[in-house]
Amino acid sequence: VRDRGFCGALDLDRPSLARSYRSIPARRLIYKGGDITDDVHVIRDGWAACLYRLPDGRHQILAFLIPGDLVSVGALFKEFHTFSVQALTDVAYCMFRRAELQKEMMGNRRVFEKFVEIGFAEKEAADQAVVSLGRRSAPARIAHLILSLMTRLQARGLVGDMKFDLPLRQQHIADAVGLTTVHVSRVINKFRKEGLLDLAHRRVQIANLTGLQRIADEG
Amino acid sequence: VRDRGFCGALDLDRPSLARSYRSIPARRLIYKGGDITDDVHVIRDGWAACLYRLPDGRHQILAFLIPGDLVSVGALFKEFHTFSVQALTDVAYCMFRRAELQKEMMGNRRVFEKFVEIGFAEKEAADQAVVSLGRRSAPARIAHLILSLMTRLQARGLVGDMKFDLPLRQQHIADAVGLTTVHVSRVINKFRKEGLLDLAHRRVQIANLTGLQRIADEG
DNA sequence: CGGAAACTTGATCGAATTCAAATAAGGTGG
DNA sequence: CCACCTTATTTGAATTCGATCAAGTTTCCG
Repeated sequence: VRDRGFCGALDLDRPSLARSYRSIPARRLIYKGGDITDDVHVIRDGWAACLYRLPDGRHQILAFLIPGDLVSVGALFKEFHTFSVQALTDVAYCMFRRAELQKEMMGNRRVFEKFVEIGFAEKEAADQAVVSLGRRSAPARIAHLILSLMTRLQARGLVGDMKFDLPLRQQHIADAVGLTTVHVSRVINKFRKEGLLDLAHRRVQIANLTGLQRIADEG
Repeated sequence: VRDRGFCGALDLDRPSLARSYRSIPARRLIYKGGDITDDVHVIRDGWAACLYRLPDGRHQILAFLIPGDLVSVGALFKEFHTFSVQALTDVAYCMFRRAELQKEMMGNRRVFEKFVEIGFAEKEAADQAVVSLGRRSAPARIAHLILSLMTRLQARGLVGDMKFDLPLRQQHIADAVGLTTVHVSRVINKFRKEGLLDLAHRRVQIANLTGLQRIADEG
């Protein structure tokens, strides 16, 4: 797999800005909510999630991060976040210094616009999540999530022939769409039985795209 | 009530930038999702909401806009939104031209940082909404909404003695927290009976702040 | 191969929805 | 200011979707 640290969402042409490279095993926190830091993280390989921890131990996943993703443009301007970032698989990532990235951004119109674009994509995704959680049924939420992940993975060339790696536990899906793992399991099995998709061994195969889209939009 | 068109969230010191002033009655759309426009709207008086319309006629409110609020920093860079903006009460608003506001922003460090700050506040609010809708009970969501509105209104000096105007129909609350009006009514009445708040004639009185906060955090 | 984590399945429960009707609040023209 | 009509809110009963509880089963890894 080629290095997506600079060419993914971020698309910088100054790799020398990267301050350090790291790897971290699945489940470990890459960043703990509230901690003050000068670092801006970019995922190079593996999956991670931005998540909010409720006082009682429950979680809500705010975003999934795939290879090439900047953790959040917020990191460019703020020295801490309210959410944590957790590795879902083993993750390779790199870090930039906020100040340097900020200078790069302010001095280069193209980079500036790239960050603006990423920021709005984040806002757009958050708004869509609100719509899903607020007004869509469980099957619709799950279908939506899978389709939106496919779209993002496609943009990174990570989807082939309606198949792609989806290294999420059902717990992660549940924490993203506001359901329990038990119910996620039931819904996915229903999808399977209805011939909509095949999900096994951390891989999905979309078997009936329009069927899935119908469920995503009308539930 | 003094004019908050320039001094509210936006805090520009160049009122001359405003292109035009308008008024619009309750229920009317200020902006229709998908329409292309050069205008950036700022609410001067009254309440409005950013909302997403589902194909089947249901709504999800993404944000409430109170006097002084910019509709969305997204308007500074994009020529359309996916959401609509609807007046919830009679609304007075003004419009800027995107290009002019953008120039003002790029030429003035303070204004730039103000927009960055507003943008992150929007993202933060969206993330909090995701957490609420995904993982909190109906009472917790409603309590959260009311408390967060109070905080925002306080910042604009619109709260006195734990009382403030809340010109929302229960339908608006329902569309914001992902419930039905029937259930919103039941929950609010429970709050009333438990002596947590008093809500009547478009005005709220918080009777037991810590009690409400407890419900907001543990539901 | 063995143990732990993840997933599945069934039974039961409960929060919120739906349906339906009654009451209250607003707004308008007379 | 009142009668009337519309829009909101409240309340009750029945229903449903998804949660919870409790085993099983499968998968994953060392």
